[in-house]
Amino acid sequence: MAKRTKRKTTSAAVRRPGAGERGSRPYRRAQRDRGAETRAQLIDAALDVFGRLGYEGATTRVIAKAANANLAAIVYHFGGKEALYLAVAEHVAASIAARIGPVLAAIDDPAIDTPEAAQAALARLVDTFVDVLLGSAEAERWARFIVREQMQPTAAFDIIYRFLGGAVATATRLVATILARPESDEVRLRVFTIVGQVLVFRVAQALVLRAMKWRSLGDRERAAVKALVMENIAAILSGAAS
Amino acid sequence: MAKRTKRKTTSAAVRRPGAGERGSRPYRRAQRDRGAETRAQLIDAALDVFGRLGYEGATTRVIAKAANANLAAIVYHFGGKEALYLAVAEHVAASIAARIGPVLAAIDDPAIDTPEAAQAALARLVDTFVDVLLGSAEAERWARFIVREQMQPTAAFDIIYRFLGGAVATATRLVATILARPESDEVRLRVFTIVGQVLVFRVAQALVLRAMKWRSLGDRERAAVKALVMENIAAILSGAAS
DNA sequence: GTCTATAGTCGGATAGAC
DNA sequence: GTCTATCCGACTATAGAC
Repeated sequence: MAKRTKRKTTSAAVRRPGAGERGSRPYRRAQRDRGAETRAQLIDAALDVFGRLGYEGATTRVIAKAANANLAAIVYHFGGKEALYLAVAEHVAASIAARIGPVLAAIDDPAIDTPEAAQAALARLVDTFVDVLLGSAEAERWARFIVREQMQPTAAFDIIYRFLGGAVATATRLVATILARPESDEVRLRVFTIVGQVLVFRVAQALVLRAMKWRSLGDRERAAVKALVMENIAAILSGAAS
Repeated sequence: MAKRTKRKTTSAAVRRPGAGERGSRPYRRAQRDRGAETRAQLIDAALDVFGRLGYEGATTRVIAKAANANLAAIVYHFGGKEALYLAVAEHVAASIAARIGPVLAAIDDPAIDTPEAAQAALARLVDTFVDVLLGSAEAERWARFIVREQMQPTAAFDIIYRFLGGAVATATRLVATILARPESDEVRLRVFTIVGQVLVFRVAQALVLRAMKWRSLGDRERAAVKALVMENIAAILSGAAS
């Protein structure tokens, strides 16, 4: 992954000292939290810059500047550019899990075993999915980062897959319950076609906005997308059930 | 767009001399076509490298090496890195148009005015779309380049939109005919949800392959995707018609 | 038309002061 | 924990031989 550097580095070794190593010297609160703040700002800035320019296109100088941090802070807190990239992947996975995780957990309830209950649960999941993927300002940056990883996977994809894979598995169980048939490749494929109907509005956004003459994907546009996708899903699943 | 260079350059000025300027000196055939060959190889290599690394991440050295050409040839043939990028966009648009254009042209036939005829035409279009997007080895590189432009549009997006916009317009006419209703935002949105069902297998390919335990998107997998998407479309459009 | 050599700039990483 | 100064490799673009 590292291309321009031939020198041996400590690479992924995160050298941030644990809290216990700080010694017994008293710190004022603002002072004590500065490290954590810098770390968070670096991850935030890195998500943006890596997402826009890719791993190689991004420069640690730009990231540091955007984070209002010093260039050397990246090495200090993460160990280097590559380790920062992986930390961003962890952050993205955790952020999305925080938003969708609760809904997924509620859906994994074994009490959801009838097609009707499953259908309602799927509606909630799609609703959340649309809001998270198309609604939040952060989602744009998450999506850029993830799509890059999908088309050109690196070690960071494993980190992201830990969450995405679980989400797909849960959705597959749900669709299988709705169709009253065992999980299968066909059911899994159907899940992907549902995901695709939402994803297209993120991934082909420039095309969509121009063709629809929309200025942005605001509340109204998102509601239209949501209604249509829900309608499509109902048609697909009732068609497939028969 | 150019970030690292402060100096004024001739930029997009394509300095390639026209055929007439070649003078009266006789050239052997192999000699005379070398320029065109180099140009084609540069575009081909640039499509790959730009797609993988993005505009800024890509380096003219890597492109020149991959094209088996000299570094200076990029400046000679295209005028610089940015002009090469735009030339790649032209090439991508032309390549896709060459594959899908004939089908689109056949569909623009005013004789297709009944829902039945339109349905058959849509089936042909989807079939072609799946084959081009998921089937060809080149499509992977086209998709990488286009998706990058979608999420971070540059001047190259205008070039690509000239084709994509037309394709969307044709598909919208077709779906409107199937539904026996005028073209509208709703119809256009429906077109995008159809596109998304195919696109997801390109854009989230890493996730799909891992979740399906597929090694690659070969003939068999593509046939499964095609069958499912066709089925979904039939369900969606018959559901929407009622 | 293609090549080598080179100028000028910017990249990631580090050392050491504070 | 943060900062400045610095190393040195790699980048784009150019000039000029062939």
